[in-house]
Amino acid sequence: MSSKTVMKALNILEMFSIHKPCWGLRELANELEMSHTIVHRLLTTFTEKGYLFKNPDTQKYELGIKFLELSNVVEENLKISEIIHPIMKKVALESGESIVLTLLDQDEGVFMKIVESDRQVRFAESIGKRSPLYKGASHKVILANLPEDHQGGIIQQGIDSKAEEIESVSVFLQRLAIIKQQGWAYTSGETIHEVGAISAPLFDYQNQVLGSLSVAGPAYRLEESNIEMTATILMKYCLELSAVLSKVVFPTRRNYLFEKL
Amino acid sequence: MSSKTVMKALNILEMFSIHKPCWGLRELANELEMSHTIVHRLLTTFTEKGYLFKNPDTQKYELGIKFLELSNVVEENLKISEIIHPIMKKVALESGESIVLTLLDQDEGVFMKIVESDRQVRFAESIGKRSPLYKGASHKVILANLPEDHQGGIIQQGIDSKAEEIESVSVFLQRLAIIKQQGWAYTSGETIHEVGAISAPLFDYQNQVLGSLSVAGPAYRLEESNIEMTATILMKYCLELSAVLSKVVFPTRRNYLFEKL
DNA sequence: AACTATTGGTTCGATTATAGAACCGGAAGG
DNA sequence: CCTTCCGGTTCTATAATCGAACCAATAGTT
Repeated sequence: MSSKTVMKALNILEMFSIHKPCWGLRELANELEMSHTIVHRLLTTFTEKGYLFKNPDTQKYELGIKFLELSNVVEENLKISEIIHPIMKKVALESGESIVLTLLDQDEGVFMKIVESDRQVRFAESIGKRSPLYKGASHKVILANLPEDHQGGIIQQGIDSKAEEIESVSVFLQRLAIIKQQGWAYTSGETIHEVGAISAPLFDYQNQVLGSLSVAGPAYRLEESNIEMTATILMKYCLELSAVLSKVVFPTRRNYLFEKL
Repeated sequence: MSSKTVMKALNILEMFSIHKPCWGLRELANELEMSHTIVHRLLTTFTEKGYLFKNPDTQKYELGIKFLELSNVVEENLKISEIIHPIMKKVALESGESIVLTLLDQDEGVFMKIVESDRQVRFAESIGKRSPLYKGASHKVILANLPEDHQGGIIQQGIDSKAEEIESVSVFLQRLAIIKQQGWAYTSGETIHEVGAISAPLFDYQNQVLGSLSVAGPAYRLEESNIEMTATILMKYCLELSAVLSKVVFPTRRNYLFEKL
């Protein structure tokens, strides 16, 4: 059993996004179809604690500095700045493209960290973006390395929501098998228009997939260049990274949703 | 009036720090002197929503990926990655030392972002650290540029907690006046042992201090080098940064605590 | 200037979610 | 085998929450 009050409170927090970072009291209450009284109480609570910040000029609320504080603890837990980030930089230099760290969370993939290349394309907007595992190289390479009994449920979700990536279950499973066997995936434009990606999986100390690293760039540039060579470099670093991560005991951040079924 | 339930919930979150990132249920309940039943309910709520993650091996809880997602929204709001970070990198290159971004929040200073130099000293641990404004160059330079009626309250807090930095109010105020006038502050070892810092203030679109930028490094290296020259460079960039920030409307994240008194 | 429609914020009694003692089943230790 | 810890659950008196009705202030309209 979970706390209804806190649940409502957290729902409020989730309304603050890159695309809508500032909310007025009434505006937010209407959107959530909640009484403005309770939204007000929750907003003040968060503000008192530093999780929200009330802009004194506009009277509107936005996310507070507390999230920067706590995110730093998470980064430290995940050894992101210490271990993962340096390797991402290396790959970025060698490939000249942006490198994306995707992590498996619940039954979705989340874009967690991006090292930008000097070149045009910027992905910063995409950080935090969640999407199902059947879409895009970074996600598919995770799905491909998941235990087979987990794959079924996720693919079923894709069929239920009529994902165009899955024409037939058997063909899709075959593709996943190939991805798992060769150790990397390539797609173009599946998650972001005109952006291609080459991805390789990361494993934890129990050899469970915990995420992936991707070389991402404009589709035309990745097509012209040697995809297989880039994939080989990427895989080398992913293996190296997995080896280090397995030593610091870095558990896969997965909820065993499908085990319960 | 704020929500007691959510307040308790947020108190739980704050127990997760860099120094103690993993908590067991009972352990946490004892520490907070709360019934383990309610702690359990709150932990499950947070876990369901992705704010906490239960390590399936140890059964212990740690902060979840949600904080990385939301912190990215905050960074975008504050234009950190877009505007502030690039300038920090520039200063880091020119000075060869680490650059620290401190923000004013409530009536404290928070180390928000650190660009590490290639050299030995690492400050990553300090990110998110809060401390009162009378301690350390990065914080003092903020205090010095605060309205005088705000300064009084903060200095009083310092005296109440017997801060060794304040021997006498009048001398301390004089020092602050000098810092404000010359535009930068220098201290050594006040916040972190054997670490010195040169700091200059940042202002928002209404010319209120919103934080500071600091060049930080081992005390001996900052002493031997030319402090004034480093300060001049730093001030130049801080002015540049303030000018840009004032255009994007970046409000000072301050609660007007002392106005209410 | 008066009227209306917003806004953020507050009050207070009926309702409902919460708090916490007592409980379970498992694991670790003696 | 017993004890003690652990994470997790159940149940009801009780305390916190909910929300209609309420301010006061601001902005736009007539």
